[in-house]
Amino acid sequence: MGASKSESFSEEHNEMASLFKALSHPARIAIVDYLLKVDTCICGDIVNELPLAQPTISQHLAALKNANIIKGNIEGTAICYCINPDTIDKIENHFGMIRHKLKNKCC
Amino acid sequence: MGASKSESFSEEHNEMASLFKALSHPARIAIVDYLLKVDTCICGDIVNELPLAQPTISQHLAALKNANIIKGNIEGTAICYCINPDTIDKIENHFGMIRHKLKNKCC
DNA sequence: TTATTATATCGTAATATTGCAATATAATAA
DNA sequence: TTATTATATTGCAATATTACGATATAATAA
Repeated sequence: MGASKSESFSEEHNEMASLFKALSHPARIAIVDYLLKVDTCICGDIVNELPLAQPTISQHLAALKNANIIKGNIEGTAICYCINPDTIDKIENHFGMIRHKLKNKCC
Repeated sequence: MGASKSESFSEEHNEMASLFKALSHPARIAIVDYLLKVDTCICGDIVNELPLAQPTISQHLAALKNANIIKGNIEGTAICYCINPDTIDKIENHFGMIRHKLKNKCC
């Protein structure tokens, strides 16, 4: 054993878990934060911004892109990444649901 | 290598990443969902609800409790777990910040 | 064409997570 | 006291993640 028994859980639960997993590393939080800070969409400056090697940043970007948290647009030789607001919405809605269900409950 | 270089990132980034990591497994999402569904705080019924062994559930509960996403109250022999609304607030605020920074941006 | 630049992929080592059987602990019940 | 019940911990195997050097790919520039 050791593998996550994802088949045992609902698609919705797996999907939310995947989104959170994509955000479960400080480097990826920092990348999202950086993309929010810079006005224009940015590509490889992230490598200069964070203390990680280029292949490592590339991996983290792929994880974020795979989860649809960021989008990448090819611009000549470079690739400009930016936040995908639709996925932010999806996560916000999840917490909206939680907030709604939490109403009138305590323990 | 292989260990996450968490020392290289800000406390805030590490804290958010830890919260998301606690939510990055479908079983833990399912536990949160279940705690939201039942009216009263529940303890070991989660073991009957999910297709995982008792020690595994206990581990997942510990992960959620460690991240302050749930609280546990001792009631006799049992322990009643429930959602910690303060941590839900913290995560919601994070996305509120993202939403705010996303205003007037596109790529 | 041959650089150059930007990013992705491969291969691999270090570490972390997941899951469970077995066992321990802790509180009540008999 | 000795069960019983509920939960936690230990130990370990299987798998996943993280990080990076080396290398590959892809687009432009000279």
